[in-house]
Amino acid sequence: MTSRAESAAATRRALLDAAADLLDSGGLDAVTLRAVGARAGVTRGAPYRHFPDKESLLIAVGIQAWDTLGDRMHALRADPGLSPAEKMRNGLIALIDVGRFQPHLYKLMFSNPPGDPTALARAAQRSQTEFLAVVADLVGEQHARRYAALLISSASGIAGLEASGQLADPKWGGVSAEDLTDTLVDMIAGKSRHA
Amino acid sequence: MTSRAESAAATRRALLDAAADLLDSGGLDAVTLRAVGARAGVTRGAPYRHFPDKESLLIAVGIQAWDTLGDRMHALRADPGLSPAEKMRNGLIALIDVGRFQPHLYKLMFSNPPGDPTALARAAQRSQTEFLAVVADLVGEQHARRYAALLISSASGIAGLEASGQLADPKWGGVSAEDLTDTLVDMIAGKSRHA
DNA sequence: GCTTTCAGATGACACTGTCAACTGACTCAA
DNA sequence: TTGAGTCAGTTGACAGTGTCATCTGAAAGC
Repeated sequence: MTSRAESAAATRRALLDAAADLLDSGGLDAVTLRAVGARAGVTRGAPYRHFPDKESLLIAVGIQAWDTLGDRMHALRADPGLSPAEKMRNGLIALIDVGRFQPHLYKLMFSNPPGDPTALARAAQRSQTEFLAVVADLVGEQHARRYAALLISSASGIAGLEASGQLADPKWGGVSAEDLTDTLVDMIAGKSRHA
Repeated sequence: MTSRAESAAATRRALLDAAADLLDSGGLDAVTLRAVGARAGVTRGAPYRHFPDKESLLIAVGIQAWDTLGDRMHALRADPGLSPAEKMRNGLIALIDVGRFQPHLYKLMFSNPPGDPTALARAAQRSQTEFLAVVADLVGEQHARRYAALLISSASGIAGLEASGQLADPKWGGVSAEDLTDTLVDMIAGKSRHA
């Protein structure tokens, strides 16, 4: 019934899921090959049949996360019930929510692994291209690149500051990640009206 | 000549410097207590006389970096030859430059260690308060908190995206970290003229 | 001068990522 | 059907790691 290739693919998926679970619940330190193997129902050596080393496994987890976010961005862009500005805002909040609810995964997504530094950047492509299209709908092709890059940078920074606890400092007057996002979106959406 | 307390303080400083050097040159993986000790001229157990564990040593390195940046922000604010907008821009670039030239240290500064999550946030206080004052000079007390938080978030995000190599992607049209910073500063400085 | 204190050295331990060798079930041509 | 070949997974081993208990010796204080 289950061929060898199928069961191997299932193990690979189980390893990825186990690594993602451990990362979410216990941070990067909790992701040991032994723990990943145990949770996936195999032993410590098994991951080496699917990934050259631990780093590659982690990168694969990050790629999976970018793909998931890409799907959400695609669905968001296609949603007929939302205005361009709403799509833009929701896209940014979607990114911030990853940082909010899966902070360790979020860090992994923006990490720069020594082995293949471009693998994660490639995986982020689809997600960012979808968002770029949303921004272009609002501000036009000409300024879209610059504004989209700025928006994604800012959103990732907002998420980072929130994750490190620095945004909660009283000197910011209790401002939330949503407040900052809205401020930014308003500035850019307002700018587009002037053009 | 050198009392026991003095030599202990010198060792502590040597350990911090060694850890910072190793972090810069070889990343977090290169910072082992044995390597830090060797570079500081002591053995692997010595750090435990100055820091409860490895994580505390790393946090101390991060705190030192925030203090250095705080000094630079202070000097920047006091510089009479710069306009408020220039001070704001230079402050953001100073933060981005840390991410650019010391990416591993930069990540450490925004990390959220399991042990004492607030230690780094406290260390970031002075740096951010100085910057907040610069922003207040430009946009007024009322909106300063929100804009300062947004600017710092965005700058840290820009640095993060640049460090992960994602900003270099051709889809952004070759935009640089400085371009994004200037765009942001212009939007907020322009906004202040409307008020 | 004697005791106390404490920075640093050292031995040991559990745990990690990684590799070489091994096992056994699946695959597929003859 | 049978045989060799493939390959996912196991196991033993090893070097390197953070950490602790213990020891040492010199400075500090009475």
